[in-house]
Amino acid sequence: MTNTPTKINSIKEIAKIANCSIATVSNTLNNKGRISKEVRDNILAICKKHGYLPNSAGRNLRRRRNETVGLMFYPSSAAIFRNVFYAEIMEALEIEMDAHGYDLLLSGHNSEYNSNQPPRFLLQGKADAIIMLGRFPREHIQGIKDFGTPVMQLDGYRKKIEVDYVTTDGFAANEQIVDHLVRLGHRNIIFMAYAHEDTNASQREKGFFSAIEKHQLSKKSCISLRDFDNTNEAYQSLKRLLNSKRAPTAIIAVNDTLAAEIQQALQADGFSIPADISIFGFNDDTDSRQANPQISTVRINKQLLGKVGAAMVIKRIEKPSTPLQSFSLPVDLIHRESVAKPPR
Amino acid sequence: MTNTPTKINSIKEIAKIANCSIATVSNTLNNKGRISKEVRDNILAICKKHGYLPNSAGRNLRRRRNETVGLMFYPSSAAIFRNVFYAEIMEALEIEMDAHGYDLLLSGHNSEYNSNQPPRFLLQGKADAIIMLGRFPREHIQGIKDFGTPVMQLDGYRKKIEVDYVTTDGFAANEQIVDHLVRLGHRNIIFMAYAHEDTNASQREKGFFSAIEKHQLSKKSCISLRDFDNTNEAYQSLKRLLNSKRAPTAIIAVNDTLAAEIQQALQADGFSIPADISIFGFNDDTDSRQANPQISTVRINKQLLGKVGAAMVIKRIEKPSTPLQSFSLPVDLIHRESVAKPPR
DNA sequence: CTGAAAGCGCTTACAG
DNA sequence: CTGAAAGCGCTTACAG
Repeated sequence: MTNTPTKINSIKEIAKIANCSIATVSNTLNNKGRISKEVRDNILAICKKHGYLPNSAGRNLRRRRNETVGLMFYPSSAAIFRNVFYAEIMEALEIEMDAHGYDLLLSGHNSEYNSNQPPRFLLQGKADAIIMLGRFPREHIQGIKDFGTPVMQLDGYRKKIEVDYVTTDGFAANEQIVDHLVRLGHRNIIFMAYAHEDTNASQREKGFFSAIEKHQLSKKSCISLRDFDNTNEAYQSLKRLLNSKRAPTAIIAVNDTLAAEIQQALQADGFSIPADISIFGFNDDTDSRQANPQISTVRINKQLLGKVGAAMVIKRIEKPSTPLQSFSLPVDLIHRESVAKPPR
Repeated sequence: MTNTPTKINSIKEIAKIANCSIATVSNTLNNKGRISKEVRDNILAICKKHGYLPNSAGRNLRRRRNETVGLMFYPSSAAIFRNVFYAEIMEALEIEMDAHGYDLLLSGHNSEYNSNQPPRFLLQGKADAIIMLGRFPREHIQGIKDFGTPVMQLDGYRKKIEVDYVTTDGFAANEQIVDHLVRLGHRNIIFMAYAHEDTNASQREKGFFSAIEKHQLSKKSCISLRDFDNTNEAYQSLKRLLNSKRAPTAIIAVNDTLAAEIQQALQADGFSIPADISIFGFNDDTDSRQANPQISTVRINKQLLGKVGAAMVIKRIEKPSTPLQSFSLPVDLIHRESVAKPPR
């Protein structure tokens, strides 16, 4: 390896070596003021040689900014990472933030017990903003927002809370799924989602109905089934429908887990997928890939989600007057074996 | 909710309200010097009322400490969190660090490409120490250590690199497993682990041999099978052994994943578990619980791992002269249906 | 028991 | 183009 030069940890030492003032070093490093090329190149070379980067505590104190953003999970990091989906978003976010010189602080804040209390590090002024990853109870979001720190919701959204957010376009996704199913000949299509409040699900429901209307399908046959809280109830509800005259030939599930469970239950009951019924999932999780047959689903661009989220929160920090920001990422349909023409 | 009092963000404002000097406020908050109870109570009440906590940039600059520790993953956070095991350790760690006023900074450092370069935030002096979670190539550990920042390995260990670490006691675990199997009557017991370098596996192997010796079992029958890099090779190797005179009646696998895969392969070949062969796993992962029959395994106390890790790294930060620290956590055997007496 | 002052490492008007 | 000086919010000897 190369001989590591002495470690330098203050601008003063650099100034001494470069034989100039600390102001000139600072200006050079921050691309400010007019510095002669000669002096500038010399300073840069010295900093590089010694691996010098301005001390963050000094710089932050003066600039009243931390280049650090808090990352919160709900209800806990372990719970959210059971879904690798979120770990991947976190990683994309982290890479993007790092590229802009920002770091991510984990929130050890246990949201379960202190719902609307900001985490300690916020009170200490350690973070310039908070990113809330996934779905949170609204009072938690409101609590942080009320504290005065910029808040961004990543892959989550709640009406009437004015914070920046980026989600995926579930509305368009469901429209496209219906379009696809109609093209295959389906006329009795249903959407299935858990009953509990969930803005993502609501958006997708709206997209579903919008497409149903566009294709002038019967609103009696094409319904949104949301009278259940768990898979068991979901299947009971579905079964009632299957025994009626308006039996669906295609199901759009709110996520891959539900899709996979419904598929299994149907198969156990003697239905053949996709010959009897087509099934669509959402998320491109392992659930849809491991199912047999593999389930068609919707892929979310996690890298892009992280990138856009990072850009949004940095913008908010560096230009606080920016009007409320929000973005809905386009998604991709993944076609697999769980979808076919309806039975004749 | 209560009327939130005006937000205060400097010790000066507190001093003004309390009608004393900032030195007195600081001393009170830090439990230093002699302050009259009266003044002290007043200051504390004011701070509490306004939710005041000393600004971390100011305090850190002065104390030359950050109350922040970097957390690194290898090869990436997404990769490591596929094993929920690590998310749980991270959470336990986070809670414990927070309880001591420390925060965790995610390392966006992509270890894959800059093996021995410290992450940017270290150069900026943002972190007081680095925790490396899981297994890392030794040059990565050495690279960070050489930079001069305290390093701790959590659930990992490499010989000849002098850093603090906490691991689980795989040696004792394997001793106990062998004890248990011998008690059931097994005499032909083998240990199976992947060939690649892995200190955890080596420790467990040593525990295995130690117990074999203690029980005076044949070293020809009780061997460590490590001539494979994947499950397929593992099973080929095992099969050769099963066809020999020294066929094992019990297998101790290096982890639950391998145990589950071996069990499936054996069953596919007509073996009955545990009637023909007993199997032990390690980690208490979902793999062992979802297997049929459920596989006996070893549970690691993740909360304790996080707690001990936090204590160690904080000690190192606050008292750098502390001699090298290391600790091996005791583990618990989880008995399930994959283990029984050997066939007669 | 309390406070005035120095200084941690920076950035930023400002003067020259 | 360059530098001297102020000040960000703290803590810590030190004086009284």
